[in-house]
Amino acid sequence: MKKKRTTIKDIANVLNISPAAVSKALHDDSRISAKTKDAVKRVAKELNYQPNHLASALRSGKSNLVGVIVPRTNSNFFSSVIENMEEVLNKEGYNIIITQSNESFKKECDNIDTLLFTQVDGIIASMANETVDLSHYEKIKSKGIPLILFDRGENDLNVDYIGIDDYNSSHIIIEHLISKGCKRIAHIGGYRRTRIFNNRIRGYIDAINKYNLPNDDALLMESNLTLEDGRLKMEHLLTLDTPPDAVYVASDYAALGALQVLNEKHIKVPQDICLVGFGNEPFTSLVSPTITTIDQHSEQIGKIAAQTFIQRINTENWKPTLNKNILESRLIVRASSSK
Amino acid sequence: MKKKRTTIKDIANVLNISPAAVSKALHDDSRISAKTKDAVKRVAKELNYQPNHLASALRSGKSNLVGVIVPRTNSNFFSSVIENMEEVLNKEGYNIIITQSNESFKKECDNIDTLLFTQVDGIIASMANETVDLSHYEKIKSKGIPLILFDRGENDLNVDYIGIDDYNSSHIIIEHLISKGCKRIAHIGGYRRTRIFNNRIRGYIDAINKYNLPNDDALLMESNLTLEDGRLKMEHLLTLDTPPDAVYVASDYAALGALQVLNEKHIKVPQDICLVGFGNEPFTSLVSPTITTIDQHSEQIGKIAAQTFIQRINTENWKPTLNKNILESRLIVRASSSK
DNA sequence: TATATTTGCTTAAACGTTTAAGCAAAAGTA
DNA sequence: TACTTTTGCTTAAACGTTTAAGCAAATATA
Repeated sequence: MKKKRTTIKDIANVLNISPAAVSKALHDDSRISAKTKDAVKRVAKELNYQPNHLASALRSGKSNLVGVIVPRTNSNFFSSVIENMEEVLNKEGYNIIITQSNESFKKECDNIDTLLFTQVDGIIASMANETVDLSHYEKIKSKGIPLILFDRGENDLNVDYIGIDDYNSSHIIIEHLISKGCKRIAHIGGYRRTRIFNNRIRGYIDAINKYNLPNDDALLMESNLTLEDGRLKMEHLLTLDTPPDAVYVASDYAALGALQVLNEKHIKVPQDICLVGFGNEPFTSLVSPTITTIDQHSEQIGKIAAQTFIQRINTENWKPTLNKNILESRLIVRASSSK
Repeated sequence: MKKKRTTIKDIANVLNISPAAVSKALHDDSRISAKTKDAVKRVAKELNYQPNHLASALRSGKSNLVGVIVPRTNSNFFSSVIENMEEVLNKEGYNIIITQSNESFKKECDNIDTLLFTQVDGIIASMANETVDLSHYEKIKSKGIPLILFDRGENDLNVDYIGIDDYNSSHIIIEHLISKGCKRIAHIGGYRRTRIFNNRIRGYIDAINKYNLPNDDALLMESNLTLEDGRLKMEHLLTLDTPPDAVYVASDYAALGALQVLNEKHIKVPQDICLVGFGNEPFTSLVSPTITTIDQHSEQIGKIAAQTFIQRINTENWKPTLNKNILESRLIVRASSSK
């Protein structure tokens, strides 16, 4: 009475051949005749045969699962990266398991344990803000499975990395603001311990110096880049004796917070203060005024990350090594900096 | 030279007992002495034993994986539902595989195939807009694994469902608008073929009639509820001979589109036209004016969906049956309807 | 004391594949 | 013709668990 699923053996019995032959036929092994292959495939279809993924994974040592770790899925950047990764990986026969760290170090460690436990064939990750200790990532490497980082990476891990040129993005932004006549440009940046944010800060400082703009300590602030903290940092900037005439914020969310404060205080954007965000989240084109921002090429990042994984998994005796894939970022000029 | 992972056999060899005893000790079988259990657990830790998930899944027929299908992850509602689902399921030893349908029927079918192929122990899903044919969902049921639907469900499938009371939500909204003095209330709704949107439409119509408001066909429109279509439908409403003095939109995204049009045409919200959205997406409190909307209890929906799955999986010989779990929705009044 | 029950393990098969090794028949080569 | 090679399969082991069945020793019961 119990529903038994069709196995390779059932097909073998019908055709009076061995299960091994069936397996090979289904995999188009060159040592199986075309006639047998056709017969096997016909019967497989007739019996509605569905391969048991677990069995083949166990035997072959491959799960065809790729683990993905992102800070959160509800940002458009990460969800777009994932979507594009998925497309490439599905085509190659891989499925993905998405996990979220919520920017928490502990959750990230748990996620890695979970993914390793699930026997994923590799992990593609973007690190949590909190993460400083890298030992859990080393654990992945020591398992011998590919580890690919994107956006939030870390040189010390010596693995593949895909991201945009954060340092140069700051230059592009500063140059844009200067072209609009801005003379006192503030930066609400992320935490320096996170490499990408440190790069944006370095780029900001170097560009400021390059063009002989005031390099005032009060104009550079570290933030967790949430909307709320964007508000607080903007409010603080407005209390300065000489407030900035432009603010470059390292995340669209914090930029939105800053914009809210400016709107509430009836400070005109861009006339009084120009505002630039980072990330090209959809809402940047929805709010008023629309926010100038940097596009991070989420589609490309997702695709390249997936392709890199495929390459690594298909290379015998691959030894991880630092391999940075840096994309040019693109400035999207909108109302908040168009005066 | 090749890195071999520790197996149950290695532990057995160290302690000179059988692998079976080790397996039972690790599972706290009552027929294993406390002494042996302690020894096994000690050695397991020493050798850094990591259970092979695939092997146990193959043998026991359980993968401890739950498949999740959502239209997209980058809406706050779905990502919050998932987060809460995950919390409950992880505690019970389950991991989740998240897939996105992008509102596409074909992608949804593919996702189901993928999940079944991966041998998930159950599927928790919210249906794509396009989905009308239910045969692929029937496929899940015929596998005998639990299927739980949330938000976007379908009575005809006769399975567990968790969602809010869409019909009543419309009543709450209409009553709120009437209390603000609105007399001509339009509804930009979803497609009637999707149950939840049909319920919102029915609720709208019944409430309108109940309070003797104008039941004008031109005031009720079906939409795919994207931001762009929200814009189009709003523009159309403004061309009417007597435009509405309030618009209830069945999705926050479309409501935002409508708001953009109103702002661009300098029509005052809420003074000239009141606006109400649906879903409590974060941006509704970020835009200007902030948008009145309905909170869908994403946390509860996620938790209950997960708990329902756990219940089903733990009940022997469970036969799926229609079981609706309807939560009260909550109106969040903001500026767009506060005159 | 004799018998029944419980405890604590072992043995061996099973889950559904893949794959190395092997072998007979067919085809190719000298 | 006698050999080598290729073709098309089969056999059997393996992947790392779980679990039903079984058995001896320890303990409980009468």
